[in-house]
Amino acid sequence: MHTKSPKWPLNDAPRIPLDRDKIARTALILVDTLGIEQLTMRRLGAELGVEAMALYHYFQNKDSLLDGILDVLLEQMMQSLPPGGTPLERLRTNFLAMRQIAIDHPQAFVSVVSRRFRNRRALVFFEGVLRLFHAAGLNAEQSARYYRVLSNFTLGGGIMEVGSDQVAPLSPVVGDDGDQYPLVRDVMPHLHSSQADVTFRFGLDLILAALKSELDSAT
Amino acid sequence: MHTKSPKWPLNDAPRIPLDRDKIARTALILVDTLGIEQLTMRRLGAELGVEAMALYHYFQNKDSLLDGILDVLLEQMMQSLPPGGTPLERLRTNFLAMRQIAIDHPQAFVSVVSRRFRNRRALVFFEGVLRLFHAAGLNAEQSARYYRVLSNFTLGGGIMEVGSDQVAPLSPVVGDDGDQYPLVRDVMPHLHSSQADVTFRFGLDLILAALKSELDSAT
DNA sequence: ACCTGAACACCGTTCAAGT
DNA sequence: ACCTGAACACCGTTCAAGT
Repeated sequence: MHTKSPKWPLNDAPRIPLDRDKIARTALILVDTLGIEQLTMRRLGAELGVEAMALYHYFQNKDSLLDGILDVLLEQMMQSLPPGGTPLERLRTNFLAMRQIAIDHPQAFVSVVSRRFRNRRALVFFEGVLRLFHAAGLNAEQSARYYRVLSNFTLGGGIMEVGSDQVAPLSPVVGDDGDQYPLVRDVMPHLHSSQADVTFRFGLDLILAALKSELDSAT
Repeated sequence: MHTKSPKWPLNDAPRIPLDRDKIARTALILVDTLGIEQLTMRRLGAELGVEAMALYHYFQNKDSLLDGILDVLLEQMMQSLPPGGTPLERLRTNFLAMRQIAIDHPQAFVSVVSRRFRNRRALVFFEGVLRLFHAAGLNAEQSARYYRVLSNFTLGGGIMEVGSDQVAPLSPVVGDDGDQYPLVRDVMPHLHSSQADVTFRFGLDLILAALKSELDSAT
């Protein structure tokens, strides 16, 4: 059966009409595969089989397209959340899911996650997390405090150590410096990305333990 | 006394010959005042009273200019470190200084700090911090772990909450949503930037306390 | 050695125009 | 409503040329 198709985009996806979600998802793929600096309106348009200018019917400008990518990441994260568990367990799961997004989309994570959360989905996510703090027994002030500590740690970790293979300042300048930095040399093996996830869980549980002990001491 | 000066740059600084440091410092000012997207080679050149192409004698490309900005920030941070104190106190001071850079240069911090530390100054800083861990009694594995947790938290906090006035997802979408997000509403007052620094210190001390108790339990 | 001018291959975005 | 073509005002970067 030979389909009589007029114009096909460059990729092999069938030509379905554009929409914000489709555009944002394609943009995410582009960022993940080629890096943020390769995401241009023209290239994204080409990928979708359309001129760059067509995208401006769906997004006001490139900046709001980036917000769209953030939205896709948030959706993906919330869909990955399993149900069940105590509030503290679910909190842990929430931030592990955030971490997983960083692992799955290192390029996009770095370039998109430092934007302000300004859309409805972010609000829903935020309210959901706060419900867990509330269910765990924290008041508003405590919730704000631990939300910040946890998200700063999680997002910071995602930005700093995922993708880019390490803080690792050794190799590029080691040539002339030799053994001037013995402690750096000794610590380097423990900073391999293979250990990053263990460290993340360590830090996460450290913070959650503090939260728990703050709750217990208040009883 | 009327100085006979041939060509002056746009700003009022006297015309001294260029060098990497001068260029990077001017770039930092540009980023701080106008934002990273306004830092262009052409504009930076103009600010220095020179054509954009002249900058390529000092920096290979724009990317290495950004590394130069990071270098300036690192230098500033290290100069601000007071001497004295126990290893743990000095560790605290170190990360507070990092935090202070985020506060002093919010724009630059966000756009520059997620780069890999690849120069000598970063190595010196890193070795210095590791010396503190070592002096406190941590082994290489522990040092790596706590270095990561502390720097992820510090850098994450700097990126997420400094400058941009908050995670604050409420106002932009509150119009149609009204009271659908009661917990967000209650928590918002506690997320004002005025509280950010208190929260940072809270998290920092939380992590340092865990470090201390790990040390004590090993005795 | 240090800087310039012209040029190349791009950008994001606008606008009027097409269907 | 959805998309295109041409145009505007920019980019980073190269290269040969000036001093």
